[in-house]
Amino acid sequence: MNSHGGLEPVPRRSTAALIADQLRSAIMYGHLAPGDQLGETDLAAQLGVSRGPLREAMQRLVQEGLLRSERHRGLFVRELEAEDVRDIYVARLAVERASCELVMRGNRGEALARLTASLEELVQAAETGDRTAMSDADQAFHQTLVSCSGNRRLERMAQTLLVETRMCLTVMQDVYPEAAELVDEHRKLLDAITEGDEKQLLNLIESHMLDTVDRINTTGPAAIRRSTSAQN
Amino acid sequence: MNSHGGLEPVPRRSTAALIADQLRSAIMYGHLAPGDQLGETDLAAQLGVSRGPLREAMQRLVQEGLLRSERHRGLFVRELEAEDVRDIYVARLAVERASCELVMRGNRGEALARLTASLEELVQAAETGDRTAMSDADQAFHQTLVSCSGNRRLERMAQTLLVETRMCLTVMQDVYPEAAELVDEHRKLLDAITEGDEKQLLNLIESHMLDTVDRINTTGPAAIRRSTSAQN
Amino acid sequence: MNSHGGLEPVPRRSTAALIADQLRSAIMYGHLAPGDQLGETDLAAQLGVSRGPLREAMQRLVQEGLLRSERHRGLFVRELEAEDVRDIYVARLAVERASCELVMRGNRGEALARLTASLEELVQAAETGDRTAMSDADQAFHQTLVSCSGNRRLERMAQTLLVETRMCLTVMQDVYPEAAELVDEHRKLLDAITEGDEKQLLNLIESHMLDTVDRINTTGPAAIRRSTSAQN
Amino acid sequence: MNSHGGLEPVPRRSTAALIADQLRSAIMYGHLAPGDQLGETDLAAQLGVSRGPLREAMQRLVQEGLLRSERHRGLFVRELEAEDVRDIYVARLAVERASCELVMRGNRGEALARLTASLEELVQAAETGDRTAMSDADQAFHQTLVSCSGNRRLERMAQTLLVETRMCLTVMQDVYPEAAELVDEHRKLLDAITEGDEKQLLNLIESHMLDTVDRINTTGPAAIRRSTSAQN
DNA sequence: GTGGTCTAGACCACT
DNA sequence: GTGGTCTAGACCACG
Repeated sequence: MNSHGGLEPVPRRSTAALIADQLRSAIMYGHLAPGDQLGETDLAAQLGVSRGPLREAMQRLVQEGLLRSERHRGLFVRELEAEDVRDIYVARLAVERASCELVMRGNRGEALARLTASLEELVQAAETGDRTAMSDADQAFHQTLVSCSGNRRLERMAQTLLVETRMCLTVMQDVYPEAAELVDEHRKLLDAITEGDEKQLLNLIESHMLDTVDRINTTGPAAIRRSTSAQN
Repeated sequence: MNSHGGLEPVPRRSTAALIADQLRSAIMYGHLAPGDQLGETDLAAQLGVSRGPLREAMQRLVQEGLLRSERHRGLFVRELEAEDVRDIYVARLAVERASCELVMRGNRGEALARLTASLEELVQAAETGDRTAMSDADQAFHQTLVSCSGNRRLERMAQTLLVETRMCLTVMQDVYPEAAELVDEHRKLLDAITEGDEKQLLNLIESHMLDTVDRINTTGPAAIRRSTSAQN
Repeated sequence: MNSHGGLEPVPRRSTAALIADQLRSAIMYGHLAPGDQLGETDLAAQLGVSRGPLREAMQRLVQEGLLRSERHRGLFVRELEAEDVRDIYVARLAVERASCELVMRGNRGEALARLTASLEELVQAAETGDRTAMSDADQAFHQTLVSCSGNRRLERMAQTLLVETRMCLTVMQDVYPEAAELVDEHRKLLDAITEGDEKQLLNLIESHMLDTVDRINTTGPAAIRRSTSAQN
Repeated sequence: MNSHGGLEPVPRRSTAALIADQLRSAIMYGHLAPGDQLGETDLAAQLGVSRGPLREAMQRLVQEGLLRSERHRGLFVRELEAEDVRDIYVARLAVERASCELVMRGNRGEALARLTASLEELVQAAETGDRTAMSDADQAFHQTLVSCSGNRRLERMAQTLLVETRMCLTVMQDVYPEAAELVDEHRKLLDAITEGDEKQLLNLIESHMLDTVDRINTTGPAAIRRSTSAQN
């Protein structure tokens, strides 16, 4: 915090980075829906920037895979097929599994502190019943988990994957688990970290990811689920 | 909030404004103490900016009166005399009294909502006993009050005055009221707004300001207190 | 006065402060009109200074609120909406009301002497019929009034507000009162101070401010006027 | 292949994407070395494009983390610390481990065919002793491995990580293994896939990654290695 | 292409 | 030596 710690460098991010954040946010919350075209004139006006930095920001999202570029047609929000949903969760599993391993062998204390706070947010969101707040807290929990790994590259990968996860959830809201279950699953993850039970933690994170895939698509992903579980 | 509201213009403040905020904060929390010289080379390095924008930011604070300029010597954090303390609170009284009047005749509903939230923060801070948090909440309450007036000029004046108030408090910590009393005084202010009792509100805000002056300096300010009270 | 030969310290104010004064003057007299962009290259050439100090001076005016900064676009003279006019006069009322109170309980003798001189200037200006001279004298009267309060912070606030007042007047010249009325209103203020009638003084200063608002905007502000008057 | 005469859609990728490829290549081969500044005027001239698309391409690489942006200074090739090297290999391990799992449970036949071809390239490069060719073949092998997973997101992550791996190797050439060892390690990976021994494959890929980290930094990472191995 | 913004480096004045 | 001042040059954004 700057509030009590004295003088810190002023945080100055480039305009393109700020715009990219705005766009990522808009995609995440479904304000820009899959398939939507991003008209640069309109967007530039809405964001209060000129087209140059806007185009640069959009290229960032193209690189991330959140936007799709059609030459001489424009840029569109990427549409997710069933196959993508599976890919996303499998990739998340890879990233978060590695993060879990690093957390268990790294600064577990810091992780516990930060994740306990994140869980608290999730509990509060669950109490209000606000689905968006719950999703926000869910996402924040996982972002914190990966952040605790201390591996910047895993963090960057997770950022994009979590936005894509939100895109899935926004479209198919019925697959989102009940509040109680959501809190419970995350609490179990935190418990495993507390107890230092790495094997248990890895099993839980795997279930956490693959159960969702199952919930969304009951054919095929089941196979993935079974075989992947077999590895332990 | 950007979180749920779709696309908003990206907030892009000038570097000088950001630096000014940092410096104001540092002065407010006493990290830059009254009388300290602001070496531009060091500061620029600490803040990660070059001397140009830093100098521009410092000129902003000179204009505000938080810094004092000595030609060819440098810039120093303004030192507050006893006289200044009285001036600050009298000026705050002028600003906040006007704000109170505007609030009572303006959108009282919005004011009630925002101030209730601010009071809640103050209560929580009081519970923890964290003096800095209490001061933060105290300051935020008054900033909100003036903000509810809808008068930008009063807001700008209040900003500087509140920073100066913090400088006073940082130096003379013993004059700060007990947690219970602090909460109580603010709750009374809120009550008066709730009940629409303007006369009562003005009396309270006046006591709130002048009591502090009395607490700091028991001679002279008493006279101010008495005569000013006589106006109603 | 310095002219009688006594050696006084050279008033070596910083270059930025001198430039800021020049700019403030130019804005006040409408030489730099609301909405005008301040091209730094041109201005630097005209003022015979380099861009560095000029930029520092301009940041002072940004802090005062006389200039508006658009990132990567430049600095512009602030444009005043009808809302701003009301805000300015309400803020002036807050500052001058507090000043009046301090004057009545402070060194009333000095105030009488200085304000009598100021009134004399106003009378002379009124006789010539020079509107600019009248505005200058009007402004000087109020600056003196606040200065007599002995409160530096009120003085600083008043300085900016008076410049903004001039901006209003420059734009809408037709609202400025007749010479006779102008002199009369100020004479009444002085009379109330002479007689030590604080209540009367406060009523007069309030009318003095709010009548102008009414004159500029006859719809809505009337309501403000009425309700505000009700406070006494 | 396209050479047999069938008409295929022209791969009309956007200009920004093509430029990004060029830049990525230049960074990978060390033509643009870590710490180098990318002057946009010069680069635009060298690449025969205008600054617009070039800037868009560079923003893609910023997003990937290959470039670092310093506001109002320019863009620089990211410099890799020892910490980064470890992060890169740990992240690669996460991605390639997941890919291995998917390959073993997916179309193993196609993987075998493609990886056998890749290994052959590596053998030939080893025979010539050309270090660049060896690195190219090494990289291609792993790219193929991840590609066989059929997970686009893992592929995208791997792309950046492999470029970063090359940056490491370009800087510290002495850590690169002997030709014979390099071929041997990859042949063992292929063997494990042929035999369908998933457990063995995962052990091998883990050693493949972490041995390199050990080779680069012999202190500390050893601990990482040991504990990570403990997971199986 | 123009102009705003920031950085870097040099010179001068004061302590 | 340090701060005050100015110039040169590059990046950044807008039209």
